[in-house]
Amino acid sequence: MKIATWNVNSIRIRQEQVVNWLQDNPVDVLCLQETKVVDGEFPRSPFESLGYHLYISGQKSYNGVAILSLKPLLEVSTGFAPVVDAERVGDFDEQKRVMMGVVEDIRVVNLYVPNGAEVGSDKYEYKLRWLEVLKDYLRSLLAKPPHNLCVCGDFNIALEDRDIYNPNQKNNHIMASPAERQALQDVLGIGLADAFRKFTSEGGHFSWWDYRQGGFSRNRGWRIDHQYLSANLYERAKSCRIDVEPRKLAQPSDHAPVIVELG
DNA sequence: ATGGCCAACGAAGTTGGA
Repeated sequence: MKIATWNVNSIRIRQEQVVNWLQDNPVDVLCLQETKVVDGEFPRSPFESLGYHLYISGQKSYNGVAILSLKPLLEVSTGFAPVVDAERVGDFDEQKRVMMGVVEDIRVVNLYVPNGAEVGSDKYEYKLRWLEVLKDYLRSLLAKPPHNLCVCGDFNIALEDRDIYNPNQKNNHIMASPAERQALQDVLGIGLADAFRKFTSEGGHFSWWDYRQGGFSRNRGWRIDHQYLSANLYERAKSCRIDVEPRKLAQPSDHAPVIVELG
């Protein structure tokens, strides 16, 4: 089974590129982030024509997640609220950043972690609090059958220096600050491991490049899109790679898709 | 070459992204 994750930065702008990519890479499940469209205006038919079932949780202008799956998903839900206590969820579900579904014996979680703007800003504090709720959410899911979690998404965090093109002086940079890294490490501490790092240990592999200043052509990137697996799934992982090809196209997303293959 | 991104919204410039 192949499961992919891709922040497409507007599904309406990227629709054709995603369709073309799926034709070349017919993954079983594709998790999308930053769809940036209300559910009624999501371009469903091009993907349904490829045989995908669509599960979407969008909003106007910002955020928005969707899961495309060749097989129907079970137990589909959106937001933290179906899993986490209401007082803990607060207003976090107003932004559409979370959904999940079960396919075969795997629970796929699709996340768009808040960006955080600048270290110390209100949005930064929001990001850190959001990650605390995420930890509760995933811990509860791990306790539920089928117990196999594949957590995909744009995490907006580069966990280690080897995940950044130039890690110098990034200590106070958004996506690399110690508090963000610790918050994500705490999430992973419930029993999740990075699929990509099972196969690749060196630096220089990135999933996001800034549109500005020729970030991609100079490979000034960050690895912030991740697939985290529970222990049994981690053992079953056969490969995990970043496909940089779509980033080379005209009018690309600033993110590249990441694909994990599970046995 | 002296400034250099992209998308949504809405109809010009602001906001958000990362």
